[in-house]
Amino acid sequence: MPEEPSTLRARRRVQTQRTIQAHATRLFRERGYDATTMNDVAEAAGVSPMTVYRHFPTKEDLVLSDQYGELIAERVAASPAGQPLVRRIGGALVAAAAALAGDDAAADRRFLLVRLQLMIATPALRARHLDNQYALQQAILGALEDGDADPDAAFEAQAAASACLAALHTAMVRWAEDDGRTDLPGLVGKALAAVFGDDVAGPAR
Amino acid sequence: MPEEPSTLRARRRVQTQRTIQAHATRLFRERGYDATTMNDVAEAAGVSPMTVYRHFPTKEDLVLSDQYGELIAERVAASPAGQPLVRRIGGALVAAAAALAGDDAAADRRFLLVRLQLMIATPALRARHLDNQYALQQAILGALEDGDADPDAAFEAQAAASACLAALHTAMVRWAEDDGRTDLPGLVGKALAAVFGDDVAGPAR
DNA sequence: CTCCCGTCTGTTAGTGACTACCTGATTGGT
DNA sequence: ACCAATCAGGTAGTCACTAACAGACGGGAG
Repeated sequence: MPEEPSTLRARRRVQTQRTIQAHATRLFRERGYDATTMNDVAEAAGVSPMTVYRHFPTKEDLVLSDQYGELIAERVAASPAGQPLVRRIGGALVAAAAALAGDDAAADRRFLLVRLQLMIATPALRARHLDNQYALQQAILGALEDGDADPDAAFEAQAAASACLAALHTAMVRWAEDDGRTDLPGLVGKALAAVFGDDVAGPAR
Repeated sequence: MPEEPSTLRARRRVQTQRTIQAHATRLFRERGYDATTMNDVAEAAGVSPMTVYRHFPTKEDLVLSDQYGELIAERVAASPAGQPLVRRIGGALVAAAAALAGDDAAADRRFLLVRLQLMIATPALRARHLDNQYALQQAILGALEDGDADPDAAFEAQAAASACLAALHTAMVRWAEDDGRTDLPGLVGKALAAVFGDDVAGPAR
């Protein structure tokens, strides 16, 4: 829940961003991503093409968003250091998914669903989305704060984190294919269980 | 080891492809990927820009290649159907890596190394490489030939395959960061073991 | 209230990846 | 030797994206 800054300028800024993104996703769904030009988006949003580029540096950024990466990294950092890595990371992923499950997050959930479906269907978006997941993986590893210089442990942490995010991705794809009807935290837990065994998500705390 | 077709035309075609790709990777390493234009590549290879586009539809294709995907899918399909999925897929990945370990594959190995390092360092290439891995994941799932319509089993297979490929990716990144000094099949096995436990790569057969 | 600074927006002119379409040249089989 | 298919090159265009400049507006200082 990002609190809206009270200054008029910042509010208008957020407003135009939302307007542009809303028109963009609508046009992408109606005509297809590749068939929609940045000029189309600008015209539909009632701004100049340059304004679109100022708020979204690339066309792909109109669909992608990393708003949950920070949240996940924080939860990983806050998890108890004694637990196995896959549980620390997996728990954070399930918790982040659960944050989307409430009724008050319905709008965010629907918007994420539309964007996910675009990402899956459009090769360029899919590729950049996967790269974002990779960046999230690095952020998670940074949040673990493993200052130890053991390269073997670092390698295993990389492998564990990448597998956790692969499970998350599998769950999100399935969720999008189901049009969001299935419970997302449950899907994430099931994917993690399918990879690591049923004991990972485990009983809470 | 693709046998070269004996017709003169096909041989020259392969030759120009190799020339273009070699000059491209060299320029990309020397000046950077983004700082090298397609015209630069064409000029260095002694052909017209149009010819470059005929052989490599996008700039990224000058670096990427899916030559091992088919091999991996075949090995998965040939693996015994009774074994657990992660062993079937993981075994195929280790075997594919082992095919690169021989002395006769040294040139292929070095070339793959250079391209991998470019992929890791260049965001656009990294994204498309990850998308290729995702395509490979779908190919592997197709090779499993699980005709059963159980959606739960399909979901678990997706999760398992994605985690296997995440481990492969982790191993390849590490291998590239080590400048290819480490044994690639060993790294793949270690990454799989870190994700699934030490019993997966397990004793041969 | 006014002035000034920083931010937001728009315009223009570019670069570079990529496509569509057409024109010759070369090769492989008849 | 001929014909058809394939391959190289040229031209002109679209589109994503950038750089540089100029005007408009909100927000704080006096």
